Amino acid sequence: MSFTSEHPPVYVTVDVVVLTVRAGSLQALLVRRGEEPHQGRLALPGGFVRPAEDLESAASRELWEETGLDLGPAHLEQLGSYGRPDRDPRARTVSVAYLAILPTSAEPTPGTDAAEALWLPTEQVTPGRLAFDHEAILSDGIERTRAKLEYSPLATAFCGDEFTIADLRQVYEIIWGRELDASNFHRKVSGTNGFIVPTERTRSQGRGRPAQLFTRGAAVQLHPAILR
Amino acid sequence: MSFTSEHPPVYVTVDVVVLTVRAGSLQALLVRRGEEPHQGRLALPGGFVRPAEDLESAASRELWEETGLDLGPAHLEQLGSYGRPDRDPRARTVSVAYLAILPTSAEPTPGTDAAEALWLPTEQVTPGRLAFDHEAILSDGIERTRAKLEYSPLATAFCGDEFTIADLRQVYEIIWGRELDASNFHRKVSGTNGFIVPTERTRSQGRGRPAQLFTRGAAVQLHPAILR
DNA sequence: CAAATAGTGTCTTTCAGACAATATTGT
DNA sequence: ACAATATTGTCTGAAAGACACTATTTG
Repeated sequence: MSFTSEHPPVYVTVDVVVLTVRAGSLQALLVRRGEEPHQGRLALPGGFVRPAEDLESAASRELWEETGLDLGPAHLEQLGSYGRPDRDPRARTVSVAYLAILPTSAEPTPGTDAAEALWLPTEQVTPGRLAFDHEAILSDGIERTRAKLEYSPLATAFCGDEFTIADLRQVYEIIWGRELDASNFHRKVSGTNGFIVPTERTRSQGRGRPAQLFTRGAAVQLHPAILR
Repeated sequence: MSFTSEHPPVYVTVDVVVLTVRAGSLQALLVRRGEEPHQGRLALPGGFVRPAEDLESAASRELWEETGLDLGPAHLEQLGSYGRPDRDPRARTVSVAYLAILPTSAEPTPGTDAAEALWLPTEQVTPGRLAFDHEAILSDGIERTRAKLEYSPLATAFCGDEFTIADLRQVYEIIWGRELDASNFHRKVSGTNGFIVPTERTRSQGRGRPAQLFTRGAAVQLHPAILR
């Protein structure tokens, strides 16, 4: 390959699908666009990759700049790249999309590049509501999340540092959109090596027996998996 | 986001990890580079994305131009993007990598951009033998393939249109690097709905009972999975 | 005590793995 | 007949799903 005028350069951006579980629904972090095209529409946080910057660093930086949210040790993985020639009317752009998971407590604050930053329940993302091809990117992020709950400990990334098995079950129920048997879920989760680590502490939900608190285990893959 | 000189453009390429099973090993399709940098080293087939071209089309086109292999209906999926700022000494490049699977019969012929095109057993890909970061990309492609054999019918993409259960088992054994019990494999594969479809025909391996021939089924996910 | 939530036990079915047994071919 | 490969059957253990039951708290 050669770098000649035969090969015009391309604008490369990163966009981040940030998901959390709150108020009983799966919610996505979105910003309101302050510029054309799609001014006033909602979009995924994201922006241009800088010359000497890694893709993952760019995703983390743009998220912080636009929403004030610091990923820190939170889950961040590459989702895929989106490069349909007509995806941006201004120029040829390729967007490298990332998927991030945050616990319920994270609160965005609008940044410099965006007029507004908010959590929106994913079921309220209707066709045409998001700018560019961000609806497809978000869908892919949600589908990836659904699949990874089965064989990875990703669900713990939606919880705080300490969580109950009921907290974890609610994450699965909301993301998979169906109820799970509490007793079978308890047995499976506590029997999967390295998934969760018991602490000495408990948490009371008001009435009812207090639940034991757990922290994330070291496992990267779940054996056996928590099948959908 | 805005298109100003603050956002220098980037060169976007596609690289393709093409895998096949032949001569008892998992082999990758590689081309010998005719130009600097890394002249004479082996590399993944790939090249620049054209202005009005989809990423997937670019992958398919570059593969054909450099190796003469036509993917046609063969398996092709996006693997991920690689954009470390120092991955190409000439300029900032981001490569969108694809994973393709071909049956044993495919034979490459060197194309215009490459001096040579060949199948190389993946165990012969030693550190430093490939150009750029292609070794990491290849590793990711192999790991993706290993994982997808479990829950998708990807293994059939390594076989011809008609194949025996022993053919399919050999694909699993070679890619996973361990032997599988032939009788249990037979029961699982033929019991997984939509994985393989029996034909009326059989094939004889010389001595021994002839094996029934099958074609690919319509399933996209395997239920139950063929666990590693 | 009643209600509510957490957690355990039991039973049935499905499936994986080990391995025996049968089927069908070439030599 | 014998060797080789394909295919089916049998047994055991792990794990899933349904659901009864026990445990521990608040009102």
